[in-house]
Amino acid sequence: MSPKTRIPRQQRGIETRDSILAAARELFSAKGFHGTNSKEIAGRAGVSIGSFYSYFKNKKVLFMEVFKAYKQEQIIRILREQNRQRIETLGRATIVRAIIESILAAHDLSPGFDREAMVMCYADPEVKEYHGEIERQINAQLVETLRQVEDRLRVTDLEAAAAVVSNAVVMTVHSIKIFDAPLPRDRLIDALAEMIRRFLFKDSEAPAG
Amino acid sequence: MSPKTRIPRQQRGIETRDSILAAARELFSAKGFHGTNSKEIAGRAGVSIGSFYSYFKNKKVLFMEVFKAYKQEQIIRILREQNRQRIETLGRATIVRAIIESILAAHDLSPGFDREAMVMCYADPEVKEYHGEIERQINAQLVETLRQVEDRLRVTDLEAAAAVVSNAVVMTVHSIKIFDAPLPRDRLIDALAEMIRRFLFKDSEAPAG
Amino acid sequence: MSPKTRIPRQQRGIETRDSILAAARELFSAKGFHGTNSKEIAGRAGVSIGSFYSYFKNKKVLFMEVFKAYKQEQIIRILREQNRQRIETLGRATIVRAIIESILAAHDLSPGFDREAMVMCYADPEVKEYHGEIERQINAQLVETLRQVEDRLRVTDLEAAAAVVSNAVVMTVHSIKIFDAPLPRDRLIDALAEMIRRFLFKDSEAPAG
Amino acid sequence: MSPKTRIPRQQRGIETRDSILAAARELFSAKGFHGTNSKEIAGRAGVSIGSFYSYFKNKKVLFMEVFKAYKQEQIIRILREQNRQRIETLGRATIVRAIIESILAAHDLSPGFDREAMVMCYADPEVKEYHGEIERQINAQLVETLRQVEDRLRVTDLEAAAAVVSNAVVMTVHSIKIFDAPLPRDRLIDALAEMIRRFLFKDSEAPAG
DNA sequence: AATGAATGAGAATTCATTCAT
DNA sequence: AATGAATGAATTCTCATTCAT
Repeated sequence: MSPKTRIPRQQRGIETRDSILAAARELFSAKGFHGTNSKEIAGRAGVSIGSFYSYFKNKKVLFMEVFKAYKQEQIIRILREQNRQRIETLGRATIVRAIIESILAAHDLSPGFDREAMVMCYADPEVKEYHGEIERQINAQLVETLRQVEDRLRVTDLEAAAAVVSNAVVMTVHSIKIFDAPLPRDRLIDALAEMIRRFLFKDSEAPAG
Repeated sequence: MSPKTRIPRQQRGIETRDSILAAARELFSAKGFHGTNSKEIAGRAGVSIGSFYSYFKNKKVLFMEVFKAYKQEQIIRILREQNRQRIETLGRATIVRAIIESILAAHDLSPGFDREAMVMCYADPEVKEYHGEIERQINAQLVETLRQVEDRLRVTDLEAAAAVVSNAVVMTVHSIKIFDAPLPRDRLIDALAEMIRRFLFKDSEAPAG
Repeated sequence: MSPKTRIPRQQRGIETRDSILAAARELFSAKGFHGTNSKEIAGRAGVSIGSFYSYFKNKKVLFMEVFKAYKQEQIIRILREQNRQRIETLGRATIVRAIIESILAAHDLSPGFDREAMVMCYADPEVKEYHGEIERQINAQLVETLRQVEDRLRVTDLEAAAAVVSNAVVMTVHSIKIFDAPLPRDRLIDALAEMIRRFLFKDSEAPAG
Repeated sequence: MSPKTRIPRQQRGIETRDSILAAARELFSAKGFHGTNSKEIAGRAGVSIGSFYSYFKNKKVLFMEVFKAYKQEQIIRILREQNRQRIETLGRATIVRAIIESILAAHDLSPGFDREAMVMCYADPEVKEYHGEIERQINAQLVETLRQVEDRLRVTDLEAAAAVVSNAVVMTVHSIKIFDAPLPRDRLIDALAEMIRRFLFKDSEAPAG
């Protein structure tokens, strides 16, 4: 049972496939999924449409691949940022900053694609589904992070806390990066950080840095 | 120079126009902007495409109208909810609940269209622009609300606070209504409320209801 | 529930639809179903492809319409020929000739389309199905015709007789009209007529004309 | 000037070529000429498309080869069946049965391909041409057979008789095997046999088996 | 004013065939 | 000789929009 789409066995094939993925990501970022057609993607990848369709069943499947790769890169960034330092040695504010920064960093990966990723999350059930899985992983990681400093926390429902914190961060990041928030970025991030800190941590802690 | 699209002055014309708007809203909600075509809208509105195009320059313009009307309904709901009671007479928790409820109510208006509204916010600059204006109004209103209890607040940058609070609420509402959050709604709302309360208010207040 | 394809309400629409049907029949006759594309059909009908697809869901559906109309014309011709005279007043040979001629006439309607009709009968289940229904009607009519002279017949299983007679005629007609039989038409028709006469009728009859 | 397509001289090459022919026959049978693509054929034959095209100039040429081989097998079967016994020793009914059986047997070879063979006979001039040649051979053989019992025959134009008899048989076989005739096979075959017997043979003969 | 017929650019996709490795 | 990557013309079909009646 041979697959309908080609699985490259030769170096050349792998390169072609990758160039399509790269071209697609650029174009989806710039012009959106609906604003980009397959001919254009093939053209920018320096490839014929024939090749396009021998590597990807259709534009949607290609999008899913780009999307998944993007989400994987995002999650890697987030995990890397959150695991950079021994969390339990850090002060509250630093921990909160680290959480925010990790998400900020993930959204700096490719702001254009990030925007289109959201479009598709809201528009397409399959994309939404995958997005949900990633969210769950990110939240699980955040729960893990919080558990390491559990004795300093005031919140008890760590899962719910992780979820609302991450919602707050993500939406604020989008408001800054995508929606041109009318307030300066720093005021928003400061407010965000303060909100999260007060929510999560007990007050007793010495005003750490 | 007469305008290209008709401005109905008679009762009949206004009804036709409204039926198109209603049909469009239903279809955009169910199938999205790209998934709905003008013939379908006209058909559901019980109108010929000829008429359709004499009332609306094109599909995008129609969407904008539907979108604007929707956002106006949303903002009315939010303001109404937040002004229902004399805010300064309420306890902290009640105020926070009122804020959350007002936004929840706004998103209950039409969950389907709400979803598509987000799609278009992320996808289309013009929609994004209008969305931004509404956000600003909502945040201004929230600032106003907060100012009424300013002496009980711990936050000082009310504008930034309003922005992050509203981000947190909106994203959490979406995670519940649109993204099928894996946690039960109540745990999320409780966590959200607690986060907002601790962020905004001084601790000293008696544990009010 | 509006149908997907347009049902013409205006005179113009009916003319357009008919011109597409006519163009399709010509082109299918000349170049076959697979050898003709929708653009070509639209072009010959003097119509845009847009119109083409608003009247016919796709090429296959159009073919079916042309095919059905053609088969109806055929069956009308066959019935008309067989009912032209009071059958019981005719001699054996005349009856047989009338049967053969009726089928010959039906295949003279449009030899090109007749050929393509056979292609599709063998190739496509839906076409085969409809073909089968028509065959059944033709055979039923032949049975009816035979029953009018039943006392002069030697065959008893009229249905089977009608079927094999009509098979013999049809294939011989095809061998003449489509397959360029190496023998002159008259020798084939004479042999065919003799075969049918001897099969169906008792010998006792005076050598009628 | 070497031929464009390879003529295999080694065992390996011959096997490859045969496997392509076999795969093509199966696929053409199941999905038709137009419904089968070259990649699929190559795939089923366990061969690269590169190889495919080094053995066969194109898909049509491959079809012709499969078709010719099929027709050869058919003709062999027919001849073998008709020559199985010394014809002049048989009774009329047996002879007729033998003729019918020989053609039935030929169409049992591969009903699926038989169908597609007819499609292409009607659709393609080159196929039609070859089909005609085979028909002529079959009819010549039938004439030969009949000549062996010429004194018992009533027909004089043996060539025309052979042609119409074979037409009757073939179409009836198709109506049974391909077109799902509404009558049971046996009634059709009985009627067919009777028709042919009465046509060909003098009545005087003793009711032989 | 209303209707719905007509348009045609443009999008997705397929597949026979070639050719570099 | 064999492979399978690459090609791109060709085809089907959609849909926003215009315009004659």
